[in-house]
Amino acid sequence: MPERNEELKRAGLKVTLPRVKVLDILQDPNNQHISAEDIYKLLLEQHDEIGLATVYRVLNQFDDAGIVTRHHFEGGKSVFELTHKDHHDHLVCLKCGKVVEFEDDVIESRQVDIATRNNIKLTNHSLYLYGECVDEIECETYRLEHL
Amino acid sequence: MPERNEELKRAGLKVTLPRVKVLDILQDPNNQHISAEDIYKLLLEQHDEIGLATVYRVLNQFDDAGIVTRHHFEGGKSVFELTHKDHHDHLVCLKCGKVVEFEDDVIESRQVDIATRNNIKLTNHSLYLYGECVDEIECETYRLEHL
DNA sequence: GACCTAAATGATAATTATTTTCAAATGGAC
DNA sequence: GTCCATTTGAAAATAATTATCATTTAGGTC
Ligand SMILES: [Mn+2]
Ligand SMILES: [Mn+2]
Ligand SMILES: [Zn+2]
Ligand SMILES: [Zn+2]
Repeated sequence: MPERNEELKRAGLKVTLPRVKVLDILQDPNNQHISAEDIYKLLLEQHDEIGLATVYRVLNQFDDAGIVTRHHFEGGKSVFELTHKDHHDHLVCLKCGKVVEFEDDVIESRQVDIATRNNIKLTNHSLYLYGECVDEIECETYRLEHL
Repeated sequence: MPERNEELKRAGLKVTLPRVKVLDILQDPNNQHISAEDIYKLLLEQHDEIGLATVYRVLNQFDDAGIVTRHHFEGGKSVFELTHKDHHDHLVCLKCGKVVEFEDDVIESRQVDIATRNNIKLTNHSLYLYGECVDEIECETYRLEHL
């Protein structure tokens, strides 16, 4: 009955406890752009004893089904986010880890032009901007609050 | 005396056989965007018995010194290229592995704007475009010729 | 050129992120 | 409830990269 169970069924996946729990974690706005390891830790904290291998497996299945999108931020593990939003790219502060989502139609359309001009059909792209918060206090505050 | 030795000295690195050989391989236009493993294989082929760990070490030193730039193309190991060109980004065919370099001033300046607007000072970015060659024959030919 | 020492190397072990294996558990169709 | 294909957990395997450490070497000094 819950919407999330429907989503699993639509993807041809049985409604199992690990899949439901992982999906719940991903749906929490607190957990945008979260790694498999961090999902695993949250599960332990809430006493859902789900194996790390299962977390990875479930995330890969979600990725295949288009339920989540995988990102490779600089120098780390993969992070995942639900695919329910419009396409967007990411701006990351390398000091505090803050992630800002953005969308830029001009950049998007130029990418297509560049590919076309080179006789390649664009299928996807990855764009990550890295920097440092201008407001150092805000940066440090954010860093401390997020592990 | 050779220019490449000067480059090593400028970087504060002793002129050693592994560093010279790796630099030579990187300077070969045939080897743009090459992985540590592939450099290691080329060294073996030309009977320079240099350890893989040393190749990685040397590449990291070159990276620190700004001699090479490291890239993380989708789904693979890191690849390296000499840093002597202007800044550019990459368009990759996922079928044949062809890499096209491009530069787009509009995209570049928009990136800065986006960061600024979000109160972050942009330090670097990574932009990779992925697609498939429109000309399938050319794509297949390229694929076969490159391993 | 021989000598010296800090720096560099190679072999191997260690690490990190992720995937595979496989026996045991379970979701859901009947 | 029964049954079986699917899923799971634990542990081993893999892949890329880094760390360790005994041995070698680059390059300054005499
Ligand atoms: Mn996002
Ligand atoms: Mn390049
Ligand atoms: Zn910050
Ligand atoms: Zn191609």
